[in-house]
Amino acid sequence: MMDQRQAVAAFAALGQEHRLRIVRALVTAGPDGLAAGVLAQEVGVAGTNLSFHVKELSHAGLIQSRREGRSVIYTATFPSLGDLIAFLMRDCCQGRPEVCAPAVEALAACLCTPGDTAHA
Amino acid sequence: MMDQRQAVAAFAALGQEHRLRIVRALVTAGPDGLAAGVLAQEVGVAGTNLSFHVKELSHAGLIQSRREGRSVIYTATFPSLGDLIAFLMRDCCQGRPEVCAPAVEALAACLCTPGDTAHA
DNA sequence: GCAATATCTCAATCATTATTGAAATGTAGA
DNA sequence: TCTACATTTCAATAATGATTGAGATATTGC
Repeated sequence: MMDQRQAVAAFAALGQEHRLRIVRALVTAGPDGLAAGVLAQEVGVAGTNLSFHVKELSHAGLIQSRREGRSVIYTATFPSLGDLIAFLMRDCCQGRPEVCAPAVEALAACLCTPGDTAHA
Repeated sequence: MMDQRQAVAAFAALGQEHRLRIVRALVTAGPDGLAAGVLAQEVGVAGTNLSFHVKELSHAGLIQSRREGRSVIYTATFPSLGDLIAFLMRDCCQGRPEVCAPAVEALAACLCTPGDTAHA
C-alpha cells in the first residue's frame, strides 16, 4: 500500500517531459525494457542527463534496472504504477460508484484482450 | 484524449504534497466538493497559498470550481483523472495483457459495489 | 451604502530542480 | 593488459516553483 510520501515522489517524477517520456517508452516496451543508450535516443536527451532522470524515476520506484553485458536495461515497475493509480483514486466512491467508474473504464480500455485476463 | 503536454502538467500538479492532498480531499469529497476555506483548513495551508495551488490544479484540468453564495466550491474533475490514468498506461499491453492487468485491478478495487456499475 | 466574510492577485524572497561538460567507473573483446 | 564502448558521478550554472504578506475584488446581510 502506497503512502502519500511515495505518491508525491512518483507524481513529481512523472511531472517532467523527459521523465514522462521515459516511463511511457518503458511501459510501451513492456517487461523486456530498453537499454540506457536506446532510451536516451528515443527520449531525446544526452546520456548524462538521462542518467539523472532515470535515477529520479528509480528512486520513486517507477522503474527498475538490470545489467546485461555492458548495457544497463531499464524496465517499468508495473505493480508500482498500479499502486500509484490506486492511491490517487482511493476512497473515490463514498457510496457513489458512478463517480470513479469512468477512470476504471479508461484504464480497462488498454487491455487488448477483454475477457478473463482482466481479472487474472 | 489527453496529450503529453496536458499529462506532464497534470502529473507535475500532483507532484506536490499540498496539491496532492487537495486533489485527494476533493476525490474523497465526491461531486459535492469543498469550499476553499474548508479545503485550506483540511490541507493545512494559508488561504493565499491555497489559491496558488488550486489555480495550478485548475489549469491542469484536475479540479473545477463554482461559486455558491460567497463561497467558491472546488470539485475533482473525475473524467480528467480517468484520462490521465489512461494516458500513463496507454499501449502497455503489446500482446501481454498480464502486464497492465494489476493496474486495472488496483483501480477496480476502489469500486465499492462490484457489479454493473463498473461498466456503466 | 456600509461592514463583515471569503477569496484572489501581485510582487518579493527563498528553495528546489534541470541541464551541461568533463572526468571517472565498469564491461567486453583483441 | 590495452582499447573501445556504455553509463554514471561530480560540480557549476541556469531555470523554475513554493511561500509569504499586503492589498484588491466580490458577495452577503444590515
